[in-house]
Formats: sequence, C-alpha cells, structure tokens
Amino acid sequence: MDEIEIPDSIRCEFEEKGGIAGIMESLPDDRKVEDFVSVARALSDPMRLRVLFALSMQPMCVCLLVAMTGYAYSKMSYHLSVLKESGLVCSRQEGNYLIYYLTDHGKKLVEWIETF
Amino acid sequence: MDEIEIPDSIRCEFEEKGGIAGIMESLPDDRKVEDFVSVARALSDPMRLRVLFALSMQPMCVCLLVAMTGYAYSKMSYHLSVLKESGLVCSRQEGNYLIYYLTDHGKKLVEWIETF
DNA sequence: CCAACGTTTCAACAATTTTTGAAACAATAG
DNA sequence: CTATTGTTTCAAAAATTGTTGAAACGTTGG
Repeated sequence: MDEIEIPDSIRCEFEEKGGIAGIMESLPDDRKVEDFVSVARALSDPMRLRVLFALSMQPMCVCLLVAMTGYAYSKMSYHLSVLKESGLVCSRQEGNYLIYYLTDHGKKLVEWIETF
Repeated sequence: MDEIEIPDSIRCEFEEKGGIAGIMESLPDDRKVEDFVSVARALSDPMRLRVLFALSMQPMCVCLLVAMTGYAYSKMSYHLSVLKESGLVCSRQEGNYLIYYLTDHGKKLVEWIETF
C-alpha cells in the first residue's frame, strides 16, 4: 500500500504513525466532524455571531433582534433558523412573541469563544 | 429612543442592560467578530477540519494530503489556501515539496476543539 | 367572527464558495 | 539546457448560501 514518494523529513514520523491508514484512524469520526462543521458554519457570519452574543446576555424576541440589527424579519428569521439547526439556540412562544434563547450547548460555546 | 413593544418577560432585564444601545455596546468589537468569523469559515468544511486534524499529528506535504483524501491537487490547494488565509496553517518548501504545518494559532485551536 | 400583530415560509434572484481541468511555476535530476 | 515532479493559479462552470418581498400562519384583542 502507501506507495507514494514523500520527503525524508516527514517519512519517518509518518511511518511510525501507521501511514495514511494510521493517520486516518486517529481523525475524529464523521459524526463529530459533521457536528462541529454545522456549528462552525453557524458561526461563520458576523451577524449570526453578534446575535449569539446578544442572546448570551438575555433571551430576546425576534422584534428586538430586528430592531437591533436593522435586518428585515425574513432575513433575521433565516439566520435564526441557521443558529437553531446547529443546536445553539432555541425558542419559546409567549403570546404573540417568539423568544429566542441559547441552548446549553450555545451557552457553553459562547463561554468557550470568550476564552479564545 | 428604544420605542418598541416587547413582552414583559424580557422588558425589565432588557432595560436594566441599557436597552438596544446597552446591549450593542457589550457586543464584541468588529475586529474580533471578523477574526473569529474568518476562523469559523475555515472550519466550516468537513475536509478542511480533517486536514487540520491530520496536520496536528504531523507536518505533511501536499502529496500526502492528496493521497489521504483522494482530492485533486488543485482542490486541495484551494482548501489549504483557505486554512492559510485564516492563519491556522503555514508552509515551508523542502526541495520539490511544500510542507504544510499548523501555526501556533492553529495548534491552540485544535486543542481547544478537542476539549469541546 | 374579524382585524392586527409578530413571525415564518416560499420562490425568485443575487452573491459567494467550491469544483474542474488546463496552463503556469519552481525546484530538481539528467 | 530539457524533462520531470510537486504544486499553484486561473477562468469557467456548478453548487451552495444569503436576500428580498409577498403571502401565509398562529395568537391575541375587539
């Protein structure tokens, strides 16, 4: 197997690690990768990141987030759905209002980002 | 200012925090947001995440990453450039080979992801 | 019941990101 | 110098993501 030419400076270390197969086995499994990627995607937009931080200060209805950002409802709704699908936020209904707030996962993540 | 209707359950806490203006002031500044978003974008692809982890095990030439992933050179090169632009990896030339490895920032990030 | 309000959904469109394959480049070997 | 090898760059095409405005939905108040 593993019959590629690679420079000496990495060959030895590489073979000790079991070559391609060895390295690939030590990689995080697909589920972990997909979960993390979904979170990373959710965080990869400036406004979504700000919304996440705003919600870490307190739960908010959509109208508040709309007022804060100047976004249209439909736009905010889209971004909230991305955050929701990644498991970082969830919502509860209160009368006419939908109140968004961080999940435990979301809270942990914000703390974690703050130490970064 | 702040003349929007918001539900009672959040109004009080919201006003204590200084309303919209107060919340917005406590948000991370634009530079921090942009930096973090650039890293999040780099991590928001499964193969880039795997490459990052692979490089955390040892430096590798592009040909090794190509062999590991089955990607075309040009494709791998593109993804490496995304990782490079976000400051997570860098490269050194060794003869004909380009060896990619994690920056300090990249190493710190991988450790940080592992605790997640 | 009806009207108003806060919100989501949808489809068309725009913008951005990713993939592809060919061509270019830089370093080495002959 | 030429040929080869490892890699990047580029432009065109494909895929994905984000935006927009209108319509629909669910809840409340009259």
